[in-house]
Amino acid sequence: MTAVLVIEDDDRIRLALLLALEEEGYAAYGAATAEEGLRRQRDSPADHVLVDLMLPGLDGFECIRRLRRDDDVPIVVVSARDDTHDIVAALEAGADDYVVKPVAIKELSARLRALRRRGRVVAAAVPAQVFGELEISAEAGEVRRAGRPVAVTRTEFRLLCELAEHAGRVLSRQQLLRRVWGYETGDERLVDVHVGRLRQKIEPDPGNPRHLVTLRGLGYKLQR
Amino acid sequence: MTAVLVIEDDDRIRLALLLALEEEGYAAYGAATAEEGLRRQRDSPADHVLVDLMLPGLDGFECIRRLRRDDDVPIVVVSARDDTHDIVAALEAGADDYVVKPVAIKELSARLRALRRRGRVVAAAVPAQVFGELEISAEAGEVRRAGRPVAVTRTEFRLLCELAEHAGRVLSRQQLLRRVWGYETGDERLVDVHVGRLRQKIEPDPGNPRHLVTLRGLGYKLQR
DNA sequence: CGGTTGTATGACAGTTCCGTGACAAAATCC
DNA sequence: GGATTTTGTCACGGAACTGTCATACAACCG
Repeated sequence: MTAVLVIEDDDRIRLALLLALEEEGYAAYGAATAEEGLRRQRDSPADHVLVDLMLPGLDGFECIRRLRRDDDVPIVVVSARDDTHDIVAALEAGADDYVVKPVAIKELSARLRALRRRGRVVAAAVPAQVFGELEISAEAGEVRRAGRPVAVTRTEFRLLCELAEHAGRVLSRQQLLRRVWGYETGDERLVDVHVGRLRQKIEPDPGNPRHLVTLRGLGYKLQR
Repeated sequence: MTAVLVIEDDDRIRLALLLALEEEGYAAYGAATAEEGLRRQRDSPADHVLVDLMLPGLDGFECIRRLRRDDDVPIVVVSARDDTHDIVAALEAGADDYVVKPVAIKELSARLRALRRRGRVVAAAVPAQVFGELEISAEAGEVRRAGRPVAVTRTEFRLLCELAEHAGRVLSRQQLLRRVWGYETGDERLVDVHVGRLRQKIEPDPGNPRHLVTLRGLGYKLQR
């Protein structure tokens, strides 16, 4: 169950939001002040936080900054003010989205889903990734196993980076052909061959791969 | 330099957006149709894509779906229509944000920054559906029982996903044949066999299934 | 309770899918 | 320009998977 914390001082709006969110299948709970919201989020973190900008005491911007300091939780501002300065300031403070009241609950729900999806995306520009005794440094263009450099070719390296970028997720041979080779179509066996060669270099026992595994009928994935 | 692709058929709006984005320090370039945009993104991927919904030929929704199929690039819809249905549909199709024209360039820029920041969050946890001690992760192409990976075949996996997608509801053998195998008609015993094999793997006591249960005369369902 | 219908399961053969070694073309190095 | 490395193609063998069938079992019904 996805939990949502709503920080909003207006009782009626807060309650309406909570009800609507519960209707959508979220576990929703509220806080009337920034201080209370921060405390609740610290004690039992929600998966999303909705926050109003105009709050008594600590204002919404400061609330966002403090939430963001502790946490990567997706923050959505729900504000009555449709003003570029507010929007920019809120996003700069660390919010992920900004919607204007009154907001359709379906839209809000869709935006929360989009944020969750986005949150899963692994960044391309991670300096070095570690998979057990395997290290991949995209910037240095280098692969190490147990601290020792491994000589991989350019194609193998690109393939490995592509898999590392989506670590834990299956990539089909088609996707790999497109992303690594730029082929729109082509012989999928090509992928097999390069995966095989890569395994010879990075897996201690290439016959029983531990990181670069095959998912029969689906494709390959790199796992920790 | 951050590159942005703008897919928008109205020349004046597109040029205005491109100029404004360049002013903000982006490398911006445009496409007047979805087809052209998809091609450009495939040939030389941008870091962000802005897309209008009303495009000649292939419409914006389809364009989003195709972009998303190949790529994790952040997609922002820039549309003249402020309509909940459009917003929800666009986000469901795979967009990450939706802004209404006319849009302040500062806001757009702030939203792009927010998306980049969000994208950097490394997601260790691949999302999974949970049924008691059973976990199903479509992205990882993996099924776990009590935390331990279970090897299932592609057909079994598809079958399980289909049942999970309609968790708690009965699916008839006909429906499963159609959805999992794509058969319009066929021997319903086939479903039994695969359900049986799946039970051997995911149920602690396959003789007394707790999650993947039979509803005599109706079909099968997956329950928590 | 016996008949009927619906479901579970083991065996099996045909098929699909994957890993690998060999080899030639292409690229790179020196 | 020749040697070396890298890349892509091919073919083969083996492993894994799929669908069919037969049989046994369980649930339902009058």
